[in-house]
Amino acid sequence: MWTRQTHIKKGGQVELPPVKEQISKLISSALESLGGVFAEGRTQVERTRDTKNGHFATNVALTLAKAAGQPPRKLAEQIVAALPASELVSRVEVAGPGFINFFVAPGAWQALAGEILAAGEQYGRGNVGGGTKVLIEFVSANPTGPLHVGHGRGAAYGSTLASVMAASGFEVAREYYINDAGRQADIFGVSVWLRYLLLRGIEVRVPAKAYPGDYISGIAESLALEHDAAFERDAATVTRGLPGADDPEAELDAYIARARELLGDDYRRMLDFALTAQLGEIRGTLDDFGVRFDRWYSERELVTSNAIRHALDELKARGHTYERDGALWLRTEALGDEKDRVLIRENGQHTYFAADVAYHLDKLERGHALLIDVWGADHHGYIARVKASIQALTGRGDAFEVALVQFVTLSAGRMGKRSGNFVTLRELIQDAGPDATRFFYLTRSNDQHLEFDVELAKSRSNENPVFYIQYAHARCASVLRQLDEKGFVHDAANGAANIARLSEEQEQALLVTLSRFPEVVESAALSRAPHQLPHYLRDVANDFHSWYNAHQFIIDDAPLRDARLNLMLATRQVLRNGLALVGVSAPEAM
RNA sequence: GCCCCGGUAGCUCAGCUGGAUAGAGCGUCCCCCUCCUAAGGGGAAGGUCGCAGGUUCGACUCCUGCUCGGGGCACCA
Repeated sequence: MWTRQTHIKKGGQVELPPVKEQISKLISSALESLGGVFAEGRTQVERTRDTKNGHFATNVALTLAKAAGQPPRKLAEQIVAALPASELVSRVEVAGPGFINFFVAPGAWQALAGEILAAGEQYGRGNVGGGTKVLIEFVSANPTGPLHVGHGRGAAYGSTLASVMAASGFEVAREYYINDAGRQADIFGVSVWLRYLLLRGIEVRVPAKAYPGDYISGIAESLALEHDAAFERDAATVTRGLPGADDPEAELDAYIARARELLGDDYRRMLDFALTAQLGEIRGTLDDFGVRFDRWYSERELVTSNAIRHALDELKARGHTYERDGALWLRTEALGDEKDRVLIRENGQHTYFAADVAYHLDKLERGHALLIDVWGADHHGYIARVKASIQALTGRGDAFEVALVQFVTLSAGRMGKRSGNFVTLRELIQDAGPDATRFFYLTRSNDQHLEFDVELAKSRSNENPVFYIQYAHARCASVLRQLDEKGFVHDAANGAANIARLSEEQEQALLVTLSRFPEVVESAALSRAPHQLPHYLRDVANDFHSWYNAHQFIIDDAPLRDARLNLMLATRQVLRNGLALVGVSAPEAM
């Protein structure tokens, strides 16, 4: 019977230190016992690429060679000789230029099946985060239009990073910052208002720079439906004395001023109606995409709660601001930015940046130790000034981190906002389904440009990689159904007792792959690289399918049958846990 | 001009923060359903890792220069 060092956790459940960690300990103790230069060696254990080089390898001998003045292979021999005896390892060899390869005994892998089943949904979770409070802000698209495919990528990335970090022991909060107080919101409101007037038969001219797109008309329609003539003003009053189209920006601003003037208190009601409608659409899309937020933080809250004033006071008190040309500036250049930035404009209005500074200060004051913002790559120039502002306010610029997500192109061509004609995230989800969409987004590294193959995502065929993984899960369910139909009952205890029967090479390979799961989750969290998960899950599915094709589960040999079913259930558990992290469903049948 | 990301198989991309013959999917070619879903499995072909230097026992990985593609350099957000 296979045994190894265990310790009991508070909850009473048995926790087995991962194989990798145990190997690391063996090496450390060998280095310690040898002493001298060996004691300086940094124990580094890696998974091998190819199992013919064992399961794990260390390069300590190579790194020590210089200091020791001896050939690495010779050092490796000495380390191997000093390794404490362990039934964990079946064989150790010195290979290549001086690697030490470890072959793990089959029993150690077999025991994993039971560990995974015992851990259930907990398998893969870890605690590198140590309870660190992290605030992940993502999407934060302006509520002035529908989400497009670029936002979808940020949504998939941010939500999965949040899941993976939460699974790694971070205390994660997810937020969406609603930019509802600036000029863009006014432009949006006026765009809706003018459409509304047109719908009511009032002949006004829509400025060239107003938001185009059918969705504006849609919101205008519901505005008309719910408020009838409440926001009507006659055409002559609306357009009297407004500048022409030769300066589109000035024209737009004039319309905004006119709308405020004519509508009075109703302006805010009209604007709120439009913003609420659009935000509702955004929430609905994200909900369908499986993306949830702990808080939707409105820019307006920063004004009403005096958070902006608070942040500005802090900055002034610390001597980081000055006035010039009638505006209030922040000295960001001294803190690594290209130039100083305006907080309060000449016209007395705060900039988007000022609000953002206040928001980030608020995040820290709420106790978050790490702030991760997920931004589109086009915002990269904005990083330095936000970091500088946080540094100026709190001296904790390092607490701020930005994950840039590169651009998305569709197989049909690039999508941009405000072009009046773009593919929305909603359309994409409807066409390809949330599972395929999420999977496509997540499989690429965030700092890689993504070419989204819509046709492939839509195809319900074996060409679509997301089905490959889901199919592996469905197969497990199918086997259990067949088992039942044939009158067999799975005896997990019997399977555990006969777990040593899992001696086929496909079973070995699958077990080794399953053992990597906690490492992958941790790595994805620490390197902010959730794309590692879909790639890993593909490996799991691949190993499972190979095994499935080579051997039968439903057989008369009960001990072997039960043992195999244990491994199959362990595989299903890893697939489930992994798919849950990436937000893709694990179907029972396909 | 300056800053950020990328250039790896025909196509789309991985490559675990410097390791041992560079991987996967799709596509191409061969083989496997009297057997738990063939949305599967096995095998083959396919590479000067953009180019040129450098760092060292070792470089796809780090540094420098160049080149090509994308993005950014507002009192807009």
